[in-house]
Amino acid sequence: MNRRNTPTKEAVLNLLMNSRKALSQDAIERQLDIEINRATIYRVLNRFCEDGIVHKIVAEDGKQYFAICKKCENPQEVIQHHFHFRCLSCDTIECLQVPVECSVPNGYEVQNANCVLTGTCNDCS
Amino acid sequence: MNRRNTPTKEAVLNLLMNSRKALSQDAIERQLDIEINRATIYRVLNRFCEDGIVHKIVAEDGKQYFAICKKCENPQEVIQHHFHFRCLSCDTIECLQVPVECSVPNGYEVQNANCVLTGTCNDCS
DNA sequence: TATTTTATTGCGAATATGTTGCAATAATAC
DNA sequence: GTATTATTGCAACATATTCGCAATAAAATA
Repeated sequence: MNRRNTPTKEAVLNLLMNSRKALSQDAIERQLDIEINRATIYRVLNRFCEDGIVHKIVAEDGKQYFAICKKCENPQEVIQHHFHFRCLSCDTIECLQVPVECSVPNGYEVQNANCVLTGTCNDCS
Repeated sequence: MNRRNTPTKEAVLNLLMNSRKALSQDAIERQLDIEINRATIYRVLNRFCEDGIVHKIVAEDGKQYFAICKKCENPQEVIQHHFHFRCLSCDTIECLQVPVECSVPNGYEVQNANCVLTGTCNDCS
């Protein structure tokens, strides 16, 4: 299944790359200049996830948020699981440069992590 | 708004107390002997959350799961934010006795944490 | 005990998020 | 330029959660 370049993919990717935040489907739809169908946005985002370009966070509100994968100060570094911060005041989600280090009990095997802290961010405090 | 004791509340609370896992609304509905309306279960659970008897976890599947608050070896100890583990094999969520310790950047204030690790639990590995 | 107050419940409908099938479109390979 | 098939838009679907409202039933009161 070869990928094709389309205006849609490009627009979504640009938006994510220029955003300091993780974005939900509806935020993306709102912020885009061009009009893109809801289902298409989800499909584009899920494809980005499959390709490892983007990662998905599920917040306390049960919604999916998407963020570009390499945004740390050290872009070469392989992205590992990190904490996310959701500001209740400005209602945004961002990646923290804090890796999730958690010792699980014996016999447990961690494949993925979805960690979101909620509160007030620096801009809003 | 005073609380009243009802068979419904009691049944849900007993179920949660006897369960080693965090339960979703539909799991609760399935496991209950008596029949309770969906909306009612949600309302009971949300009231428990308000009262601090139960805490809510939102998993990667976007669903809400509920667990009794004091289940650690040290029941007197005030419950702090802890990790949860979701086993993809047996599809259950449980509280880990691992506190979430995360140093957030200056100016950030953490009010809540929703941390779920996914993978294979001890029973299934 | 009988009556009143109002928290709780059940029902149906509404809302929201995310996915899927299908036909039409368009990017890429030839 | 033509063929192949990934991508898109649309509508419909699935599921989770909430809400309004009338009926019920705990708890308080007389």
